[in-house]
Amino acid sequence: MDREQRRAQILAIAAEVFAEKGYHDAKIEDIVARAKVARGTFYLYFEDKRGIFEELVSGFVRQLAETIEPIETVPDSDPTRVMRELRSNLLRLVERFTEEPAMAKVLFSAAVGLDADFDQRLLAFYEEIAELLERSLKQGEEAGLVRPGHRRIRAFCLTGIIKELVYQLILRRAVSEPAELVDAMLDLVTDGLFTDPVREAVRASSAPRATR
Amino acid sequence: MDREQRRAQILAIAAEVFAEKGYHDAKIEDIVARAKVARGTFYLYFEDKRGIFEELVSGFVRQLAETIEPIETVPDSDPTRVMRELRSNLLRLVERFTEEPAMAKVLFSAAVGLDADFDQRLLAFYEEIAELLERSLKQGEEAGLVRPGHRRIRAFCLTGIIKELVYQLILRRAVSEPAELVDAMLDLVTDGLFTDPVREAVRASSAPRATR
Amino acid sequence: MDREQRRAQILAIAAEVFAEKGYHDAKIEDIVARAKVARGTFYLYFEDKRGIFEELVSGFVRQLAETIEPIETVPDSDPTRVMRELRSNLLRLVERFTEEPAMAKVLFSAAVGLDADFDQRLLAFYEEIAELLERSLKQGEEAGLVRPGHRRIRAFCLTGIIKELVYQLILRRAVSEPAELVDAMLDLVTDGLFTDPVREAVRASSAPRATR
Amino acid sequence: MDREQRRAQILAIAAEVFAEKGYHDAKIEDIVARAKVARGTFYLYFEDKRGIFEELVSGFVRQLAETIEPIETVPDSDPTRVMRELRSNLLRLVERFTEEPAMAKVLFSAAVGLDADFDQRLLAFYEEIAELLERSLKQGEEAGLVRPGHRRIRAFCLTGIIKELVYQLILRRAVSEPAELVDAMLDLVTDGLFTDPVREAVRASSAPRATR
DNA sequence: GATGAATGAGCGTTCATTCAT
DNA sequence: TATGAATGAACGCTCATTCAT
Repeated sequence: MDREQRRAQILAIAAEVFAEKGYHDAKIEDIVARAKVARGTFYLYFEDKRGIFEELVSGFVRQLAETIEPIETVPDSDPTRVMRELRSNLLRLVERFTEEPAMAKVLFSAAVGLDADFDQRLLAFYEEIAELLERSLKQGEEAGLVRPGHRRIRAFCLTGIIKELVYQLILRRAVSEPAELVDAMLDLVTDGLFTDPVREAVRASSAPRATR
Repeated sequence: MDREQRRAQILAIAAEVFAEKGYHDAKIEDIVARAKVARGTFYLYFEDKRGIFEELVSGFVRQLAETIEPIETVPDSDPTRVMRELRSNLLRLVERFTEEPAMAKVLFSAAVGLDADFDQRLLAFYEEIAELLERSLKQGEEAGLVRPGHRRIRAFCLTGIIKELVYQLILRRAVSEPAELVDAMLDLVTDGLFTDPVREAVRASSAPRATR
Repeated sequence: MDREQRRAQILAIAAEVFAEKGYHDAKIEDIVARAKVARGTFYLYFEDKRGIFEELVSGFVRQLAETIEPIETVPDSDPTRVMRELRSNLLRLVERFTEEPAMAKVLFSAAVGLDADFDQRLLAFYEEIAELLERSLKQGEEAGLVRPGHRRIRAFCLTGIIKELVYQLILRRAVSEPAELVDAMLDLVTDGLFTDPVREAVRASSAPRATR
Repeated sequence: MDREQRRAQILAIAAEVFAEKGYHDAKIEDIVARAKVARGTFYLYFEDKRGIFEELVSGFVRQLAETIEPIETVPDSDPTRVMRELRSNLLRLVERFTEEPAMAKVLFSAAVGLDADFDQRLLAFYEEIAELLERSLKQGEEAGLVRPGHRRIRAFCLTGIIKELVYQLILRRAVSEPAELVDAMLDLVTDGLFTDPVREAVRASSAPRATR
């Protein structure tokens, strides 16, 4: 087993251990024992415990980012194509998580609240996603696909939906299939929750409040 | 300062410290130093570090639960009233978080990934919320207010939206006012993201895919 | 309840607690809780934990010492009277222990191995007993009642017998009645363990080894 | 120094420290300082403080048990041989203690009154010894070597004699040689303490008391 | 490179004792 | 005199990291 393989093996095992036990309950001892290497060997490949954890998280974050394909939304885009591409982006993203359940658990559990420093980095990561979504919403508005609205808040709403669905998909076994998840979610953000009469009523009652 | 006040003081300071540093980086020393009491005094009021943390989290969770008022949705409910009550529930909830930013941070950060045991409890808490939402969606459907759809997934989507908005509202200073947050979110779940042409197109294209 | 009564009450309770838990596992808290006084009150009556323990032990040791009545063994003493007095001394001693089982437990358990200093004091106490026994054996020899022999070692043997019998009488519930204990013990030290043929044989075989 | 040596070294030093200071006053720091290893090293070899102490005691108890060789006492045994074997058993036992004075001190001092649990174990150990002695006395009686009598009490008397002699032999430097100890003790249990006239008198006076 | 024994800083917790009321 | 809240020194134990072999 050459150097890169050994490194990758330890990395993969560390992901499992962090996923199972969380950052603090995962001991270097647990990792090396499962990898069947000596304690010292670990430090030949990784700077320290924090180092391997950051590498794990940032590597997974990079993978997630690569999963997303930009969607072109020029003014006269075909709405059907845009929706199709959006759907497949979401599907690939959700599937990325289901393919790496350990890393999903690490990202949503072990990496949260680790310390002030790490929290900042996670926040920055979600900020990037939110900004990508914001830009997409802007393009969508400009292309006449998206109803105008508070883009930043919407961006966070969408982030929240995805995070929670994946969180539930991973942490419990069940919920449902990625495709079902994505379709239900798209249904929600496409048509909203309510029936037309409700919508009418809401619109009528909020009209006097003027345009916000 | 009587017994209850002293207890409350230490509890409040512990919330701050846990919020700032996370569970593991928060040392008992930090708490007692900031409370200007001796190490031993801490243990007069709380079982141990884990104990005060659990009390903090479960107390806050209880407060949150009390914030939510049940909404009656009999078949001929007035949609306007329902929406108004929904909005004020959400508003009170979000305000509860903004009034206790430290606890919000603790709940969303420090309490996550603490250990397998605590994760289970958090999951159970979110499960309860999801079940409440599911029941509400069911009543809404039966009252003709809510479009039929996958209620469980929708419940998680809504949970995710609220969590993420509060998370962003707290962890960064910015985003915006609770009311603006709630309104933007309600706008999203009411009318959806897209313009009517897109909706039409989606409906048309997905129709042949048969009934899903 | 006047000062002396209160003091005596705490002392008695402390004896129980020390007996049940041993010196280190007995907490001041245990004592004051059972005595229904405040922590601070304890220190109004006793210097410190060590202080009350020492008082307890030395008080009991004094009681034990007072139990023993000197036996007059002038050259022509009536052996029957001497044996009767010896027996009643032993009986009173053993009964003293059974009347104060808590203090017996303290003396034989809690007070042992407490620290180098306390061990010295216990040793000194047993030394005193041994010296008393030694003097008695000397008088007994001079009065022609006791076979000549290594008096110091014999003194320790006798001490050991008494200690062990009481230890067993107290720490287990059973064994038997004080009188039975004392009689069996007196039987042993009077006639020895073995039958006459054995004694003859031993004497015969050890004779060539010269006078010991 | 290989693993077993290091372990043995720490064990031996711990015995010394426990012997000198007692269980509670012996700090892990004392042990590691004297062994010239780091605090952590201690925990590589032993579970915890209680663990090393129990290992020490149970190891020594096992050694003691192995010291004793069974004595065959068939009906026509040669009394001289039996006494010789008894004497050498006792001598080996006493020498075992003198060879390991630290462990003797631990067994008789530090291990006593440690807590309710440990006390039970010590009691069980002495119970075993008493049972061995009881069985021996029974065989001795059946072989016509031992005068009939209360075997259980006698067993405890003998245990007490041995304990006290060793206790005194170890805790003070003095007393005397193992051989002298054993011989004086055997002399006592063989012929008893008293001269023949006393024995006669006792027998005469207690006769009317009838058979007990 | 690989090993695993050794290190030691660090932390949660206990509890005898004090002292303001 | 009595109280009991407050104190803080002390200690057992953990575990990430180092380093001699």
